[in-house]
Order: sequence, then C-alpha cells, then structure tokens
Amino acid sequence: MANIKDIAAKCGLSVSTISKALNGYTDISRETKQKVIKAAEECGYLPNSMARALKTNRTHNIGVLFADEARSGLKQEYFAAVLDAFKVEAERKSYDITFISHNMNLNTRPMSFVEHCRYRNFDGICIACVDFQNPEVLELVNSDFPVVTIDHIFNNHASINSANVANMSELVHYIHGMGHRRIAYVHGRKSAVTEQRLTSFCRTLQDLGTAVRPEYLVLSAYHDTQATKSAVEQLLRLPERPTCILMPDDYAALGGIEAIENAGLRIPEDISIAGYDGIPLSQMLQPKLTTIRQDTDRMGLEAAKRLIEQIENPLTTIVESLTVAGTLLPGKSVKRLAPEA
Amino acid sequence: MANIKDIAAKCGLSVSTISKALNGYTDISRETKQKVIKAAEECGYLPNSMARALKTNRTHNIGVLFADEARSGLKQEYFAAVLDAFKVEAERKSYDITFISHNMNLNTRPMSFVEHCRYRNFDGICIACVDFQNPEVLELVNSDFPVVTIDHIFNNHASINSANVANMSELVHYIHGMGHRRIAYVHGRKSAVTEQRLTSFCRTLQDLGTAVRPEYLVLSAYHDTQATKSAVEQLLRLPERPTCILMPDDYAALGGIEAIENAGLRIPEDISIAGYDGIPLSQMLQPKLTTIRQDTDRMGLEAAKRLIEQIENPLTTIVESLTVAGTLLPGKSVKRLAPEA
DNA sequence: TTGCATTGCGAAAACGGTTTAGGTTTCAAC
DNA sequence: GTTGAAACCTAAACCGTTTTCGCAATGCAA
Repeated sequence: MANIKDIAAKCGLSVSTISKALNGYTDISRETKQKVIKAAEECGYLPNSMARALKTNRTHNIGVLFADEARSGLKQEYFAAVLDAFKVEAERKSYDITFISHNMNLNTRPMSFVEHCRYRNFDGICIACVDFQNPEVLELVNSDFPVVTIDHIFNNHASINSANVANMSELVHYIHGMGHRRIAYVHGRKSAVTEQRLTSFCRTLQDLGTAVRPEYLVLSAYHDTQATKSAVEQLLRLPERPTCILMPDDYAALGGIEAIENAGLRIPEDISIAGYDGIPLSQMLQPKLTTIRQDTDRMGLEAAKRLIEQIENPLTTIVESLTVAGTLLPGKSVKRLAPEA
Repeated sequence: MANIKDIAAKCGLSVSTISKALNGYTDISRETKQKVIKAAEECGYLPNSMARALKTNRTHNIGVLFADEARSGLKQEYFAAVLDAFKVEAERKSYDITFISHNMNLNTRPMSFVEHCRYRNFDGICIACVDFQNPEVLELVNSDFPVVTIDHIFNNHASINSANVANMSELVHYIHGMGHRRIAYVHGRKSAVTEQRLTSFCRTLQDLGTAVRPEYLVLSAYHDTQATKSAVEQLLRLPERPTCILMPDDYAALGGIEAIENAGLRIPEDISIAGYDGIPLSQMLQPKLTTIRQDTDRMGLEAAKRLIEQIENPLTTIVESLTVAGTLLPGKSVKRLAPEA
C-alpha cells in the first residue's frame, strides 16, 4: 500500500510534484512525468479515494434509491433492468454506485435519506421505484444534491419518464382496433405513473367514442399477482364482463391469467388480456402477451448520463425531463373480435 | 454543513472533546457530553465519513460483485433476491453496499477488481454470480480483504452455498418415485454449482439402480431460454425420448416449455419437467412447476452476517462454509407414471 | 503537608492526498 | 547586463476526523 509520499521518496521529488504528474498538470516535464508514472506502477500505487474526496469534495460515487416499501425493488425486473443500464453508464464514466438507505445509525437515531447522502458525500442521486409522497424522499429531492428521478417529474429536476400517456393510448387504440369495446383496466396503486396511464386510458377510450365504465377500473398493485388475481376475479363476476383486461404489468398479469384459467376461460379465445413492461417473461408466455415494452436500457443510460452531466457541469446544465417511448408488442393475447352488432 | 470544529467553537470546547463526546469515550463528563450532543443536533451536524475513514481505515462499506459476463446479474431473480437479503442485513448493521466494477479509470488503464476495492477501501467483499475461474476474481478472493462467496467454495474463505447435492438428490428421488426412469437433465454451464448438481443427479440415479444415459445430459446455460429451448428440442428428437426433463432453472424452463409446446406435447400429460430455484414465477405457471426453492433470504442474510463478523472480529472469527438447504416444491409438472412393464 | 489516584479536558500529530502561491533556473531578447 | 517570460518544481496549508499523551485540578488517605 504505497502512498504518494513513498513515490516521492523513491523518485527524489516532492509530494506535490507526484500529485501533479499523476493528475495531468501541465507544469511537469515529460521525463519527470514518465519517471513518476513508472515508479507508481512499480509500487502498485493506488490513490486513496478517501483522502482525495476529503480534499476535493468529490467522491465519484452516486447514491441510488431503488427500494419500495414492499422491499421488492430489485426483484422487479423492470427496475432491475433500469438499474443495470444505469450502472453500466455510470461505470463507463468512472462513477460508483452505492445504495441509499436510512438504516445507518448516527449516534442514537438512524439517519434519514438525505443525512445518509450527506454522510457519504454522494456526488449525485438517482431515485426510482419509491413512494414519491414519502416526506424523506421529498426532502432528498429538495436538497441541493444533483438528482435525477425515474418515473416521476418534479419541478426543476431532471427526470426520465416512460411515455405512459402515448404508449397507453397506443395500446388502447390497438385493442380498440381489434374490435374490443368492453375494455377493463386493472391498474396499480396511486402514483404519477398510474395517473398518467389511467388518464390516458380514459381519454383515449372517450376519443374513440367508447364510454368508460367505472366498474371496469379496478385497483390492484404493481408486481402483485395476488391482488391482480382478486381484481380479475371481481371483473369476471360482472354481469357484463369485459372482453379485454389490461393488467398493471406483465408480472402481475400472471395473477390475472391464473384467475382466468381458474374460471375455465381461455386466452384469447374467451377473453383477451394485455400487460405492460415487456419483460422477457411476457414473450415466453403462451399465448405471447400483448404488451408495451419499456426501453429500460435507454432509461437507465439517459438517467446516468444526465445526472453525471449535472454533476460535472452544475452551472451550464439544463435540467429537463426526458420521455422515453416504449413500443407496442402485439402478442397473441388479444383476439380480433367481429364488429359488434 | 457544520463540522466538528464549528461544534467546538459553539460549545467553547476543543475539537478532541467533541469527538470524544460523540463517540462514547468515558473521560468526558455527563454534562459536557449532553451539551455537545445538543449542539450537534442543533447544527444538524453529521460526521464526514471520508475524514473518518481516512483516519480509522474503516469505511463501513461493503463491495459486492454481482455481475456476470452476460451482464444479467441483477436481472436474475435468484441473485436479485440474494442481494436484496444481503442488503437488508448489511444495512441493519450499518454497512453500505457499493458495486464492484473494473471500469473505473486509473491514470490510463482501468482498475482491476482488487484495485477498485483497495481504491474504495471496502471493509469486506461479497462475491456472487460470476465466473469463478476469472483471474481477476481469483485475485480478489486471494487478496487480504475479508471475503464471502456465494455458491462457490474456496479454501479458507467463508462461503454460502445452496445444498445442491442434497436438493438435487431429493428432486431425483421424487421424480423417480413418480415412476420416471428416462430422466434427462438440461444443465447449466460449467461451474461449481453445475458440477454439484450434475454429480448428484448421476449418483442418485445410479443409487436408484437407473442407468444414466449420456444422451440425456445436455448443455445449456442458466437463465437462457433460447439455449434451453434448443437443448430440449434436441432431447425431443431422440428415438427414445425422456419422460421427464430437468431444466437448468425455472426461468430457463420457459424456453423448454416453449419447445415442448411447439412439438405439440402437453405438460405433464405427455412429458414431465422440473425446474430449479423456486422463483415466484415457477408457482404461477400452468401447471405449477415442480422445482427446488432456494432459500435466498437465508443465503443473503447469512452471507452478510458472516462477512461482517469477519470484518469486526478478524482474529476470532472462524471462517467456514455454510450450506443452506432448499425445499422441494412438488408442483404439477411431473406426472405419476404407471410402473414400467 | 505530601503523595497518589482519578477525573476531565486539550494540544497536536497523524491519515493521504490536492492546490495555491511562490521560487529558482534557463534562455532569449533588447 | 538587465529584463521578462517560460518551464519546472516545492513548501505549506488544508480537508475533517481520531487518538495518544500530557496536564491540571480534585479528592482522599496517610
């Protein structure tokens, strides 16, 4: 564990010269620089990130908040995929990623999210997959850390959003075009994403001249097969049941499928369904699920890119929200209906 | 961003006294201590982890290596679940988690895994889901960082392993007990886990007096539906095709299922299958997949526990490898066969 | 009074870097 | 022979902590 002082001694130079030689300062001669680099190599020298961060106030470390109350953040393929893409881009730019939590203990009480971030001196923060109503999260967003949020827009903060409105509209158009008029939506819990999708769902149907039936809107939760199963069961019991059901997401759709099969119905012959997310699973199901594929790679990439841009050019960076379009994957789970009489 | 010096000024005490008061030293009077804590609260004081780490050489940060070449580490539910459990326990003990990569740039060339760890001063390392043959990984394991590995045993290093031998044996016994004699195994790529399962598969069959047919052992890859689909297609073309096929894992099984359905066969009426891992998906499939549920919560928990134990008591800790038993989930994907003539 | 613990606090040296503000040569130009 | 600039290097302050060691004051016994 040689340090900069050892290198200085070995080269017969001062500590500051070593630092400069290693950090691309221009007032070091070519030969000196070579000598220093060679010596550093030989010693297996590595700078101490703590000392460096202490002095420069930059850690090259990004805090990510990727958990929800259900603690299933990482288990959701959608978020895992976004995080993965985020990580790739961050690493490419030489940033590390550390999870934000509020469980570390400070003296007696645990730290809040912001406190944790301040303690660790993160250069920037990425927030996804959480309850954006949570006061601690709001506090974090409103701190003066550079922040990028995923799937939620705050004023004056960078964010990456999936095109919920456009994509939901596309999906509804597709289903409507297949002849369906009795379309139900089993939606997720209240959140920005849910509101966008729900609003778009209703508006699009209205634009198409199809009334939205309140009993066709049922609350479930994302990634929750049980809740979705119950919701679908409820829909199937209706006197006039829907011909097509939109599920909260692909994974939750599994619960819906179970309910439908338990009722002795076949997909899509007896009833059609659609998912959301386009995770690989959706294309492995029989029949292939009609769904919206979210561009998780792009979302993660852009989130990292924009956050780092903010970190490195705090003054000149324009923070804005980016909407990333998904694509309709027309599977086999929506049947073409003969036009109604 | 008050620092310790500000608190000292505010209290009319020296910096060292503040530090001591805040860190539970006993040579500080009760009143002084109270006064300091109160002042710290008022200023919203947070220690600077960098300065602290620089001095103490402890970062309270654990590096995790959770990626494989396919870059799909986080997308695999099994590993995501283990990591999640690991994270919960680490946080409970006030440790943070940072991903290890080798993409950070040092001068010119990128850092290796160990270099990255040294640079960041991790207190300990958790390794999972990687190619354990990789020289960089070996270098990391053999460094003098406290290390815990998951699903791979190294001499003199703590490790957490799923009970591949016992569980595979249990699975084979079950299938054999259902009357199957022509059992095929589409297994994952070469790794410690694969070897254990493969060996156990063969041994168990032999113990049961059933010959292992070489053509029934086919290479695929974990989490790879395409490769598994091909492998299963290959098995279905055999003159005497197996009555039951074990898949590399539950997710890969989706590829196998596709191949079987494409061949016009039904599960389990025409052919039986079994998975491995017991991810939620496996229990949502129709028919429910017969599989081995791995205890990911326990594995993540124990990994964190043992790693932290090593970190905090380097001298007295006995490093050992723990085997965590999974449980057989008898789904509906293995049909009971009439005893052969 | 002296001697000896004990208690409570502070001074100062680290930890390993970065960076500012010079300092010394060298050399060309006038 | 100055002068000035350019090139190359160094001293030293600083980042915010922890921790050792020492010192003064107090209490108590002899």
